[in-house]
Amino acid sequence: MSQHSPLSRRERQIMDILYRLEQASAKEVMESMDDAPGYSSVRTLLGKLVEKGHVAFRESGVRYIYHPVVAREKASRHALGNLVRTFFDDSPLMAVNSLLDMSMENLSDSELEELNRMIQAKKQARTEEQDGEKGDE
Amino acid sequence: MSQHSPLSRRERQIMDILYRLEQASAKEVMESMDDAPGYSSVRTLLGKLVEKGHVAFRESGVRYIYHPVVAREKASRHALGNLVRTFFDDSPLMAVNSLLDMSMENLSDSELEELNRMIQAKKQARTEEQDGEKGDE
DNA sequence: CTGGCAGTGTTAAATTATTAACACTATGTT
DNA sequence: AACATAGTGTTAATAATTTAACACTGCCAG
Repeated sequence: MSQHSPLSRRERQIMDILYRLEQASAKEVMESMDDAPGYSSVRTLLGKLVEKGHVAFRESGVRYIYHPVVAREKASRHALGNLVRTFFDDSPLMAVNSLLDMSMENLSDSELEELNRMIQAKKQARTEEQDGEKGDE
Repeated sequence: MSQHSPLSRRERQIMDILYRLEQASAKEVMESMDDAPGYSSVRTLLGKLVEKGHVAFRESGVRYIYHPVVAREKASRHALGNLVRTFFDDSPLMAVNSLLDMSMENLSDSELEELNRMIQAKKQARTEEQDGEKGDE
């Protein structure tokens, strides 16, 4: 019951927009597509996504605001996992490496240092966690 | 001339397999799909991908070995970029964070330390690079 | 109160994608 | 030589996607 059905191109495009914007009305979705079809078509797609359980909406006054059903973070992990599997031989570190390479220009020294601290913290947390367990492996 | 045409689901599936395996014969591609269609269909798809310029092949003796036209690394950067844009507000650091979180269990301390060293090295390299150039952006 | 916007549901037509059959070629093995 | 394997090209039927029209509802602003 995990994965409903494979998304078509348009459906995926709309899901991406919803993840990017977190939420959006049909009109906003349409405006976020550079090759948008008509309003009616966007609504049909949105309706299909709701039917399939990928998208939900809440009423905000008179209009409907759509949002993904699966939380952004969960979806992002899934997507990252796939990507690592496809392009990085299942090695997250290689992915991190690539990610850093492609964004070095936009990262400040202090951000990099913070990243180092982050890694230390994670290492620490992990060690403490294993402390309370058997040395399984 | 950058993007040819949007890939269909099957086409994307095959591209992913080719990136994962680096290269493969039609038969290997077929065997890598858990919901594979017939051999004939796989070849048709492969042919379409060749036509569209996404895939090329070389002859290895009697058989053809297919491989993606765009190098794995380049494609991976593209995919990472999209993912970061969609799920991490364009912040590579957030993506790195998530990547580390989801794989902490599988990373050894020494790997993490190596990552730290890697970051230092990158920082260093970046600094030196800017050193030798004019502030020409 | 009337027009327009934003929504609903249904339906249909056109386009793409998917699958695969058929006929044929070349090579390496038994 | 004959067969199996792996390729080629063409063609076609089916399935899915995509687009959008049509009819109708409710609300808000002018």
